[in-house]
Amino acid sequence: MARKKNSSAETTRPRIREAALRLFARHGYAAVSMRQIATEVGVQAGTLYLYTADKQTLLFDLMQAHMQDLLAALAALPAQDDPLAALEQFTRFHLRHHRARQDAVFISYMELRNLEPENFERIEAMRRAYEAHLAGILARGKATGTFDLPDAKLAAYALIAMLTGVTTWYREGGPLSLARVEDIYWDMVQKAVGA
Amino acid sequence: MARKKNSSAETTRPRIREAALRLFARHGYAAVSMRQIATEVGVQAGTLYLYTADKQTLLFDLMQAHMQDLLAALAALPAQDDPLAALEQFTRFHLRHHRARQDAVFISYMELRNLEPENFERIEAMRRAYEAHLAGILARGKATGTFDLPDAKLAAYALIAMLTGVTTWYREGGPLSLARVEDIYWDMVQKAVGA
DNA sequence: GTCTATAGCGAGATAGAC
DNA sequence: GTCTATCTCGCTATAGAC
Repeated sequence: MARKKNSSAETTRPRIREAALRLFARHGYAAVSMRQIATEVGVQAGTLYLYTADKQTLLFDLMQAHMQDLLAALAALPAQDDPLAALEQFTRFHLRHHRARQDAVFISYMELRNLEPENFERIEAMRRAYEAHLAGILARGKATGTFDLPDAKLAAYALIAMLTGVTTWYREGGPLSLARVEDIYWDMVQKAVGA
Repeated sequence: MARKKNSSAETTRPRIREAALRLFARHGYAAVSMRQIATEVGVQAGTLYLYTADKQTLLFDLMQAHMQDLLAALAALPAQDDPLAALEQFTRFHLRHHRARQDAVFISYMELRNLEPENFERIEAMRRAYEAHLAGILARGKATGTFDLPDAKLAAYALIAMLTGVTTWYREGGPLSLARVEDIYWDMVQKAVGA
């Protein structure tokens, strides 16, 4: 008897994605059951399969959406001829974007190993494209003498790791404002590349 | 009395730890079954419980051993009065130590969320002690004017994230030797703190 | 579109033979 | 010290009612 009428499929889909994102980030993909996700959304476990083929596809869709979002936001930034300006723009963009999406960032790094090979390759390719963008800025700056660094690609890895690390310790309401954190990181980035 | 022990018992314990470390790092704690670990070792699942109380304890023991190993190795380094020398020593030590223990490093960061609260606190305390060591070097260097940085604690977070990142991309047999990678990172670290 | 119910499986952990 | 056998539980995914 008593089944929920009047529920909107329009809102159930995003609610499933939000619940899965939060739970996967908090406990890990393998540790979260479809039942937990359903409970969080307020539906029965079987209902989830109206919206996703299976658990793996749900994970992949979350990661793919995150990476597409990231690359689209990067592409939407205004072009910068000056390597130093481009690096500052990238630094601040990366910090802001990642900080605002801690759960998705965490999952997209952490759950790579839980993707089936084909899905893994597709996500990895997008991640490489993002890294290549920064490496390109650094290589240009190195060529023009704006930067002084031994290896542009390695520096790109190092800087991205440094910047992404902010998601592991920064908490809203702490002693430092996000703007201040941005300035401090930009100061270190700038120096690290010998600008 | 001194009844002679079965010879394989001496080797089974470390073999369990090695198998668990490798499998947890590769697939994640929650995704690995006790049966898989047992198969890897070449024993039956029930045999594992001769060596560990349960799966959670096995994870905690691996992480605790890793952190104790890290702190002991850090404490064994020769004292350095000069902040710059201390920073270089720390940088090279961190890279070498983490690079040689990729699986344990990965687990100790990734599986924190799968620890029960009490176990989590104990591991976190050791991680904070390690961070505090670097923050101390930076604060001393800032006080003496050797370094130019806005925030020693934040810089410690940033540098550790940057250095630990090497474990995600460095592969033996790649184009760069570990010594070369060390030199490149040390170059960036040095510049980043305004030395 | 969501529910109840369940099939089918594999998990963690334990008991007792050898 | 290790094995076989098993208990009990919770999981993913599906079927069919409403």
